[in-house]
Amino acid sequence: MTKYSKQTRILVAVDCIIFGFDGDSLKLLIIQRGFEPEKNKWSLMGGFVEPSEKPENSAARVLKQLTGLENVYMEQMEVFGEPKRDPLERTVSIAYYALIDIHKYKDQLSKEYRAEWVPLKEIPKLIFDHNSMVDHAKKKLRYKAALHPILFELLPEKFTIPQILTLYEGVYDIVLDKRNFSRKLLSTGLLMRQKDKDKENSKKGAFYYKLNKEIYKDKISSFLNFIPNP
Amino acid sequence: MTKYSKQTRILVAVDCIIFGFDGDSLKLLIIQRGFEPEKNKWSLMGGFVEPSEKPENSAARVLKQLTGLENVYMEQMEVFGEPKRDPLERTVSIAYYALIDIHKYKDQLSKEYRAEWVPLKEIPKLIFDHNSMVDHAKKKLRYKAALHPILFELLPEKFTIPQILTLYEGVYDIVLDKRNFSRKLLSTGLLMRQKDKDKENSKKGAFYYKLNKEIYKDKISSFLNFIPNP
DNA sequence: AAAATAAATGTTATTTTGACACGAATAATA
DNA sequence: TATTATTCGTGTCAAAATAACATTTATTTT
Repeated sequence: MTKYSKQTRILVAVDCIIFGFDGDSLKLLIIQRGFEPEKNKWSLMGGFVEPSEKPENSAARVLKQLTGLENVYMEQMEVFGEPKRDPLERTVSIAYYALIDIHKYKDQLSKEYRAEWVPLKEIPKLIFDHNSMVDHAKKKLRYKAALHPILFELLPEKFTIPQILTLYEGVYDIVLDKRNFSRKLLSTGLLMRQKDKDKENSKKGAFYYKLNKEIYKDKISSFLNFIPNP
Repeated sequence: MTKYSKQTRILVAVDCIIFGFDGDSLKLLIIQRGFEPEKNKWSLMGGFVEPSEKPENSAARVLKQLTGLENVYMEQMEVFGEPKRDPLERTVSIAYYALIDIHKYKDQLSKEYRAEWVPLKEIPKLIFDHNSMVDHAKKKLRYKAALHPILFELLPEKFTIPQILTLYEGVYDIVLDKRNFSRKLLSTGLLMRQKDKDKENSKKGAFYYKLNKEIYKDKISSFLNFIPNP
C-alpha cells in the first residue's frame, strides 16, 4: 500500500473551553499543567488525538477525564494551527467548547489536574494561545446563545426565570429588562412551570421550570433572537 | 529539546468548498483528482498542510493554485477527522468554504486539475467524505447568509437587485417577495445605486448597484435577518 | 401607436419589540 | 399581630418591523 510518502505528519490535539455557571457568574474550568513544557502554568484541559480516535471523541475523552461527565453539550469551535503555537513541537489544536451544569462536576478529580473554576473575567495568563481560544469561545458562545437556547445546558434540571436572566446578563455583560425577557422566553414554549418554588433567593420564592425537551430539540437550531442587537 | 515522544503524528490537510454564482444557479468548483488513490474521481480541491504553514494559508494556497485568485472570502468550517476517511492513510482535514465571483474564474479553467463548475444540485459522487463536506458547507452558507451580507462576495462589482434576489432564492431554494426583499436590502444602506442600468435581462433595464464598503465592513458581523424563519 | 415585459415602488393589517410601572407573596421586623 | 422590606410576576402602550398584496413606470418589440 502506497502512502503519502512525502508529506509531513503533525501532532493533532484538542483543547476544551469548559463553561459553567454557579448562579452568579460565568466560569471556566482550567487546570495547572502537570508536565513540561510550561509545567505548573494555567492551561485549558486538552490532549492529543490518538491514532484511531476521531477528534470529537478525543475532546469527549479528555472532558470525561477531568470532570467524570459524559454526554456533555460540546461544539467544535475552530482550529488553532500557528506553526509555533507550541514551542516544543508543532501541534495543530482543535478547540471545543463545552457547557456543563457546574453542580454535576465531581471535584474529587480536580486534584489530579489541579483544576479550578475561575470567573471568566478573572482568567489568568494561560499557556500557548489558550487565552486567544478563550476569547474566541466567549465570542462564539455569545453568538450562538443569542440565537439558540443553548444556555440551558449550563443550568440544573430545575431552574427559575430570575436565574436564567442572571445567566444571560452574565454572558453578555448587559442588563436586560426582565419583563420583556421573560415574555420572550415564555413565548417559545420551551419552559414547563413546576409546582414548587425556589425559596433560596427571595421571600416570595420563584417558580421552578423545566425544559420541554421536545420543543427544545425542535428549537435548538431555529432562530430565536434572545438578545436585542447582539 | 524534549519532544512529545510518545504521541502519534497525523497528516493534516485542507479541503475547499468553492462556491460561485453565474446569475442562474449556485455552483461548486470541483476537480478530477490526478493521483492515486481515487485517481480520476471527482473531488474537492485540497492539499496537505506544510511544515511551517498555518492551515488557513494552506487553504489560500491551494485555492490560488487552482484559480489564481488571492484575497478571497474564505471561512473555516469544520474538521473532518474520521480515522478511516482516507483509506490510504489517516488524514485529518480542515474544511474551508470560499465565495468567489465566478466571472473572475471561468474562462481559464484549470486543465491541470480538470476543474469544472457544477451546479450544487448536480454534484456527483465525490471521493472520501467530500459529499458530506459539501452538505455541511451548504448548511453553513445558508446559516451565515441569513444573518450577514456575505453573498455579495459571489457577485461582480456591479450587480442589480433582481440578480441578488435570484441569488438568495438559489441559495435557499425558496421564492421571496421581491418588494419586501428589496425594501429590506435597501434599508441596510449597503447598496449605492449607479447611474447605469443592466439591459441584458429586461427591456426596462435594472439599475446597477455597488456595495458601500464602509457600511459593508460594519455590517458584515451584525445580524440582519435577510431570510424569514431560516 | 399598441402591446409586451420586467423593474420599481406603495399600502395596509398584523406582529413584534422596547420602554415603562405596579400589585402579589412572603419572611423579617416592630 | 401589624408593618415593612424584598423580590417575583404580570400588564400596557406606542413604535417599529414584517408579511401580504397591486399598480405604475420605462423600454423594446410588434
